[in-house]
Amino acid sequence: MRQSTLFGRTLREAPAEAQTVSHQLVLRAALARPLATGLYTLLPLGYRVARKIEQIVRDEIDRIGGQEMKIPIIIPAEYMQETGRWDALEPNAFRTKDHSGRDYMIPYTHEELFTHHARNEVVSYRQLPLIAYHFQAKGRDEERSRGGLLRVREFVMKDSYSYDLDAAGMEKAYRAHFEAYVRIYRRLGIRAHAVESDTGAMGGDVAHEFQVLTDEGEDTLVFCTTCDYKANLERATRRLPEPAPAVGVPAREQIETPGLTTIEQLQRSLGLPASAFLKTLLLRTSDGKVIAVVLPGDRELNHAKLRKRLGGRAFAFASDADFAASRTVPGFVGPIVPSGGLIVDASVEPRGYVAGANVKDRHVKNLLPGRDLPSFERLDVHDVHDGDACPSCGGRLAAHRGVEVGNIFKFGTYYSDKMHATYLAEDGTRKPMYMCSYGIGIGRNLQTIIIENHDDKGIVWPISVAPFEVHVIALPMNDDAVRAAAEGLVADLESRGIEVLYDDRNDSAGVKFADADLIGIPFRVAVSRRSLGSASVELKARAATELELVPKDVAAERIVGIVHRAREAARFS
RNA sequence: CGGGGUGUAGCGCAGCUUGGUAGCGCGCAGCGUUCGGGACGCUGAGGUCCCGGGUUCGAGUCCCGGCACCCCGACCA
Repeated sequence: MRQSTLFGRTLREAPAEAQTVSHQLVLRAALARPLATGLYTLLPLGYRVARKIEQIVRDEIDRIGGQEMKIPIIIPAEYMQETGRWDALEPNAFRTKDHSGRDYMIPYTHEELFTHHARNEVVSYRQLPLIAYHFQAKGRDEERSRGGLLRVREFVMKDSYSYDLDAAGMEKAYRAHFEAYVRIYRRLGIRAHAVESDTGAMGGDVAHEFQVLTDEGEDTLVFCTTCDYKANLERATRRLPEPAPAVGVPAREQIETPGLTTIEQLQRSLGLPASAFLKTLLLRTSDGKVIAVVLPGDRELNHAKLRKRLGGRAFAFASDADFAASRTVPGFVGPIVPSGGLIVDASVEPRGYVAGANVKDRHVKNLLPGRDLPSFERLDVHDVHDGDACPSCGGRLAAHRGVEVGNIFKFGTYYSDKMHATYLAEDGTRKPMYMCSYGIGIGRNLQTIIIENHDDKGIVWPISVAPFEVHVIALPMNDDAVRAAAEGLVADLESRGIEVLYDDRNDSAGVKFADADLIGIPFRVAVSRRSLGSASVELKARAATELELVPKDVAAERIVGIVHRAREAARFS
């Protein structure tokens, strides 16, 4: 490929919209261009990388028996209606109608569609197990896309789906995918950690996310510093300290707290730590109930956990009318039992607390949960903090930021039941298929590879996904001998199956070297007047600092050998 | 959807306070000189100053209303 004809220009300066390094590099290296919020066009360089990522994913999913197919990018509503996800609010979906008014969606995931085909094609136990997958665009009308390709509204995902006879078969398929993902990330050159995750809008119960640790990430994760416990904050729990037995807590009594509506104000005024207080949140659920949630003053409500405990119902803060109906006052809410019930977080201890009195400018002290609280449900709905105790071993938990580069969900018969995906078993009975689904976002992985593989000059692509393998630079282009030598080398390398980007532009050495560093092709070969003076070319690995002079006559041979070794190392690393 | 910020040439920005011929750097085109780490000279092209309305003799600048984008919070590959 001649660089002079490459579609897409590198940028000296990053557009102001790009705030993170990886986003800036995606734009500066001419990998992608924004088309609208959360919509990106992949330029030829970026598309070459995306195809290589896809090929690695394909290779590994095929290896565990996956069969690639393709479901349309736009689907009729009826399949999503079968599971109720047509009406689900999260995530926001792109919807449209056809000429006759029929509803369609650009689906945000394809469980229903694969399951539909599975129930039609699979009639007998003899046809299971099955793994099918495709690479297809997903539509998610995110309210806020950000970070370049990390979070967009339309993206290609490899999503695979396994269908099995029973739970044991499903476990096997899940484990096979887990191991395939480990191999995929290793080949992509990123360090992904499998963490326990919440299943969110996907349904089902067990799930893992593959997370790459980086400050550019938007997920919060907690890892145990002692054992291998790793979990998304949305799911993470902690070992609660042994509560001290409550003895001699005096009877509760009201205290005057004029204008003190926040824990912070109360702390300052009463000189007590945040943990000495209880805070009560009044929430309205999507089915119209009002619930109260009691947490220690030093803990935050974990929305994902609460939502799961509520059976997936959404919730929002209560309205003024809800406060009035529940006979309490904003800022002075204490434990009460509204229409939807009272939930007390598991970390609330059996000791005396200060809590709201449900009366303006009043709190109560010496409120002892077991003694003074009305009937309640005790659930774990609080956020875990950095430094908390590991639920598994009691060690210290540490918080990290991460990018989710893939996930795997174990659904069991969740979708099969709703969609009547059954098979005829050996004993003549009809049984539901056991299902899992597994996703990897291609664009997000592309940018995450950059996060993990760059320096202050640009990208340092792993050879497994690099847009080209060798970057040949002619210096200067107007020297006939240089040009002839460079073009001879390029032709030689290409004829031996090496992917070469040839910088034939009539630019200065500085421009060419800077662009080579920016684009980050693994091996750079400079053919110059100077190098030809010693009948050689200069070879430099992007990741290395040292140069090597290679005799011109054996250059192609040597470079082919080096590239082949690098390819092999990347495949089996 | 809440809070903050920004919209001026392909990119980065100044000009707006105090209304009066739209600027700078990079990039781009032509010619010449250069040629190993973002070269130099000369010449040149390129703008509905986000959109709409208002005030004014006159609006990039002031006022009102939209829209878009970015960042921070609630949701997910």
